[in-house]
Amino acid sequence: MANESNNFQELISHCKEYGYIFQSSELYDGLSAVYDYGQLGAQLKKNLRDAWWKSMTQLHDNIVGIDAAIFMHPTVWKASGHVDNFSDPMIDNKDSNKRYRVDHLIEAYAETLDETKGKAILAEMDRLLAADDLSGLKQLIEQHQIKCAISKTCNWTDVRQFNLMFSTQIGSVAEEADTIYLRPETAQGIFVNFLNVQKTGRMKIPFGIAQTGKAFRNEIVARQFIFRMREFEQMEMQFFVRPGTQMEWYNYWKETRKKWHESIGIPAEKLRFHNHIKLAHYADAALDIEFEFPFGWKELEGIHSRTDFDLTQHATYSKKKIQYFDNDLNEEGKAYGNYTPFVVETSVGLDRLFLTVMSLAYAEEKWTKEDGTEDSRVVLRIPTALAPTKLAILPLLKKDGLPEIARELLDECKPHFHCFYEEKDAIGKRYRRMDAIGTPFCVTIDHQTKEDQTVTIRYRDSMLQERMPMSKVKDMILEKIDT
RNA sequence: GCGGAAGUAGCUCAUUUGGUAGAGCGAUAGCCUUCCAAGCUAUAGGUGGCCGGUUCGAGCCCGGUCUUCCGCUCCA
Repeated sequence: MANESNNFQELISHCKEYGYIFQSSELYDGLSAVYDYGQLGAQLKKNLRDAWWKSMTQLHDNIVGIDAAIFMHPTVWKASGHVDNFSDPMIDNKDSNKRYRVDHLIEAYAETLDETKGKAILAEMDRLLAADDLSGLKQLIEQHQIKCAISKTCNWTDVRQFNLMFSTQIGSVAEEADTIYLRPETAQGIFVNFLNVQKTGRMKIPFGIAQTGKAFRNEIVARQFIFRMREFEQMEMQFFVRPGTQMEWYNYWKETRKKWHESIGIPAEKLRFHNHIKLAHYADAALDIEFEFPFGWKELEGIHSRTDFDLTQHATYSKKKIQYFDNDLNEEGKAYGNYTPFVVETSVGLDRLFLTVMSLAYAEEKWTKEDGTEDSRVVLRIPTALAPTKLAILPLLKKDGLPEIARELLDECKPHFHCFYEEKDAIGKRYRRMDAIGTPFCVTIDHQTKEDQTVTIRYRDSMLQERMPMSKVKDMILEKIDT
């Protein structure tokens, strides 16, 4: 375990050293739990996003993609339950270090009292909560000597308000401005556009709406590199189904999504399902697809059966009808008619997927060369289809016309995939640099190229090399990317 | 948030009663090189995370703060 932690440390260092991930605002000592993607990280992230987008929208003819705004009407978050469930006064017991939601703590205490006294204290709590009187809540707890269940002491911190949604103002005059939130999940942008997409796209149930984009959560503790960040990117698909069929689709997407992760190169044994026992307020079934990260099994993607909770809530709050008329015939030969669709959600963290790919790819290798000396390298075995740079073009020498030939190959290939050109330093050094950033193919141009138009291609994973006609390089790589 | 550890050049580190910072690798420019990093020359990079205190003098001692990692906690 200690060893694995060390590897994780090295992966983090490697990400920074080779331009994959930088800490946000590092120049100013950084901003906690916020990260920037560098020149290679941005490309890898885009490749992952593109792969997901293609698998969802292009390969499913009943799924379409949208791109909703990050800002949404404040009532959206009341309807979704985020305003109520995402901002709670909390209190910590200093002896047990256990944190409680203040209302849960007081309610539990009230239950131990007789009815009159219990109601009185709950009424007082409600009054204080409504008034946002945090110090009053603490007084109430101390006054009644409410104790921590673990430490049995009354040694409490101050009551603090934890709001997991970031807020800001819309409108340029601060006093008149409305508070709006940065979305804590992308899903609501899909729900509020359900009718727009269904009608304009003439979508028939079952169908899905996919979206990628940033979401924001003011996490109390956000750690483990890019695993839990305050600003992160989700790739979500909400699948709308006929009520009663949700478990069938839940199981379908559970399997489909796990297979997709395997298809991009994640070994099956590194993935597992984890069923939720305690369900969120909106769900009737939920599970995580977990990946074995260097720091343990953790959620990579969530599959949730969200029932009709969200659409019903938005119908209530907006006072608009959000229903679907289903012309398909049921067993009795009648149309299913009007109903509020049920929703099965697949939601994967793009940053977590990025970390998954990087942690699988990172390897430190040592071997003994033919002459008996030790050699080593650090290599990112990123699957070819995902690698930020596909091909490095390396003239063996920077003279004798070799760079000119190399440039010809570069010009031929660069419209099709990302290439890197380098003529400095010994060839072995250049190979090592390409290994470190995960470039799957290197091509060198030497004097023989001038005679027979062949080049040496060197493979990242095997370190083997072979000669091939320069004219076939582009198509060979295109073929490898496609598979 | 609590507890622990850490922060010196891009990276890895050194500077051992406090006396105004060095090395290797890397980078850049050039030379040399016909296939797996470490041949030669030159150059550039640090207000020692930041702020303050003690001191004649602080990278080193003290306080605060920021950031990161680990363990708890949290993660609808």
